[in-house]
Amino acid sequence: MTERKPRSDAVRNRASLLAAAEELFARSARPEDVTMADVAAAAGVGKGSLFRAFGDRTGLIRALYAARLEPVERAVAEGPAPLGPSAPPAERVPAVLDALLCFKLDHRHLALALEATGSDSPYRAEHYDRWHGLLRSALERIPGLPDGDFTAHALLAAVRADLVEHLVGTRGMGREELRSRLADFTARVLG
Amino acid sequence: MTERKPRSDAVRNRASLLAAAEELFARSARPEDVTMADVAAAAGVGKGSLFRAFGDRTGLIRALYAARLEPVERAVAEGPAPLGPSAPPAERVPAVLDALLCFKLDHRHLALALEATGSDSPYRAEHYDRWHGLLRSALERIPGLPDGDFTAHALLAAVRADLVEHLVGTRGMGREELRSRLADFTARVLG
DNA sequence: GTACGATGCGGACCGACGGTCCGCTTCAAT
DNA sequence: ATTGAAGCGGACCGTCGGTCCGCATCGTAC
Repeated sequence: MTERKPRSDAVRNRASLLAAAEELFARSARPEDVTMADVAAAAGVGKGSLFRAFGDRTGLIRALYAARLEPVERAVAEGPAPLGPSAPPAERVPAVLDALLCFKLDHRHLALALEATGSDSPYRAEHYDRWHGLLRSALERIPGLPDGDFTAHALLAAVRADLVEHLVGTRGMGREELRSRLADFTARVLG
Repeated sequence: MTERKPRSDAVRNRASLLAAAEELFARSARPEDVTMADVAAAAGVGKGSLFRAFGDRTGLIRALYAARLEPVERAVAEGPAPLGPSAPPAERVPAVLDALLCFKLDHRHLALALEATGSDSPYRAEHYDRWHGLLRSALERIPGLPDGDFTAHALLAAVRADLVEHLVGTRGMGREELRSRLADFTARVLG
């Protein structure tokens, strides 16, 4: 079909760009003052190649984010309990939320960069629908819990990147403390 | 002290600018494609006056938002139950959340514009701390509810403007339906 | 009504940024 | 070695938020 072997310098540049971008986002406090020109320069590559490789700013950040998120997604899709599909819903829901929270804690800058892209709300990202669908169906398998749809949205809202950043960054809440607060909250929602 | 009577044309322009801005934000689907020049032009005023009156884009949007939010804040601060301070906490919390949800429903564009200002997360807005403090102290007055702090954050996250926009705009959820879902969720959190 | 100083007006202007364009280089298939 | 295309890079463009400053307008004192 439309299969074309990519050129060697192209793949090398793509890798350099991803590495440079991650580095820069991790350093800078606010993601929006990492410019595309910065990324290209840090990777030792022209701006043209950057845009050719990723389309636009959103494409770059999405690629980075997806790469880092992939392990979590695999663990949820085919890993062992309590994250994997074999876990009973009442255990899986808190486990998934905790995993998501930990991911945001470990990759605050990326998650913030993704949400700060402007122009597309987090709810347009294809990831979001996956997480929401997963949580919804799990919640609906728990007896006595009506309204899995909105509950899933509300629970996901509790682990949004900017909230996490606010709690951990601006105020001094520690990682484990936040995890346990979220666990308490989730437990209360599950009844 | 440093009290200066403002000039009449200045107050007139300020009013025109606020009206024009509200109009434009209400019309446009995405707030970020209402430019400052657009606002100035629609108000029949120079860009210089716009920036002189509000400082910068964020200042304009904040002024608009604050003006529209003020009735809700007054109702909460000094109104009758269930919104006002005389209401018992277990009734006041859901009432406040419902009022906030209704506000976001009525002023989606403004709330979205405020959150989309980039550069400052919603958690830096001075409003947020007020709402959070109010909810927290109310929650802590309800016996058997530990952790009012995080709970308040999580509940507020459930009424964030972009989530509301996603539910009502992108998907077709109706106003009353959303209100009742939120009420259910809040009730479950309160136990 | 006139004169005058301060307040505010307005739009040309600026710097930065995301994104494009196109002549040139480099790759890899033959 | 040849060759055509895939990819490179950085000059360039349009737009936008924000500034600047000469000039008009307002309120006040007389």
